[in-house]
Amino acid sequence: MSEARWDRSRCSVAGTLAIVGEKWSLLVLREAFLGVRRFADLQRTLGAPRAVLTDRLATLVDQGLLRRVPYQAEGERQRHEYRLTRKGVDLYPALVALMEWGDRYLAEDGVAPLELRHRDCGEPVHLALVCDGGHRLDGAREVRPVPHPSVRTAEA
Amino acid sequence: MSEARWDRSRCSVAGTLAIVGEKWSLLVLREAFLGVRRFADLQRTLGAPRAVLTDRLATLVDQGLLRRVPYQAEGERQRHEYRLTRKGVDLYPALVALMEWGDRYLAEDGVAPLELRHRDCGEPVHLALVCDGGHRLDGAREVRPVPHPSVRTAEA
DNA sequence: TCGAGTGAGTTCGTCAAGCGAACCCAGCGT
DNA sequence: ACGCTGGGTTCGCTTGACGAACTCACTCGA
Repeated sequence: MSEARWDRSRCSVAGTLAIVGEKWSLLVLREAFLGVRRFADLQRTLGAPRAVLTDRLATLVDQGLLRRVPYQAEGERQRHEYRLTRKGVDLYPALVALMEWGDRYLAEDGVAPLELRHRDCGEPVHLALVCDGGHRLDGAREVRPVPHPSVRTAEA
Repeated sequence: MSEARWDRSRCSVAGTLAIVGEKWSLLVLREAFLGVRRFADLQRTLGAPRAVLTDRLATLVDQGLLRRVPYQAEGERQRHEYRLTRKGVDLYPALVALMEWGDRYLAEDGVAPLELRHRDCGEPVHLALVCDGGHRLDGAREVRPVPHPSVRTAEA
């Protein structure tokens, strides 16, 4: 259990969840990755309450995962759309990971509702754990977590 | 926007979040990956309210991500500990993804609090997007999402 | 110029979920 | 018999999610 002794308070998982862990946040990002950018479209595809959606968009914007970009459809007044920033795009692997798990364990007929393909070669895409030594790992068992020295807590 | 037209109701991301998206669930799993198995240890390292923790553990158990295993420390009565099942272990990439994002954007001094190393070769481990053609992708832009035919919605 | 329509957002009342503290209960050692 | 301890429940309170109704800014057609 010694491996468990490190400071959780600055854990990156917790930190990330503090930003995108509220209800709907990750689903908003999913839609963003699918190209949905307008409030009304988000509201319709997600079915989230308007007030919640407003709030989630606001926090995603001021956390820098989305940015509001003005646009003007013809015959309409100027509005804003929400676009992924680099910071937002970088959450893609997390969404893919959640999706792959769902595909494996939740898909009804073993058929994934949405498939990801390499834009260049058309082959299916998935996540892999790799190391700098060039090995491809098979799962969590092959990983050893190492707390950074500066954040080890004192042993009891 | 055509790419956005598919049935969200069976989206794997949403499905997965329905299981592990509540507060604390993913953090419980993080602890599990670090080897924490007992209720009291979870409660202490997480700081979650007991009632919530009880509830999260119960749902994780009956969703099959954890299993209760009886154990008996000497001089104590028999108790249960919570261990990851295969289904639970398979969520590892999702946690790693969240962690990597947090390491990149949240780490104070650019120093990740916890490092993952390959147990065999000791090299740092990370997630990568790869395709069956053997290419390593650089991010979401190189991916094309393809709704499975059976779940396309009718065009409006 | 007026009035209806629409996208985006706020407000409101209700209901569910998270919270800390207190309480409970089984089985162990003394 | 008693108290301790790990795991869990109960309780009141606060926070958050919810859907419906309301607002506001702007465009269009009349």
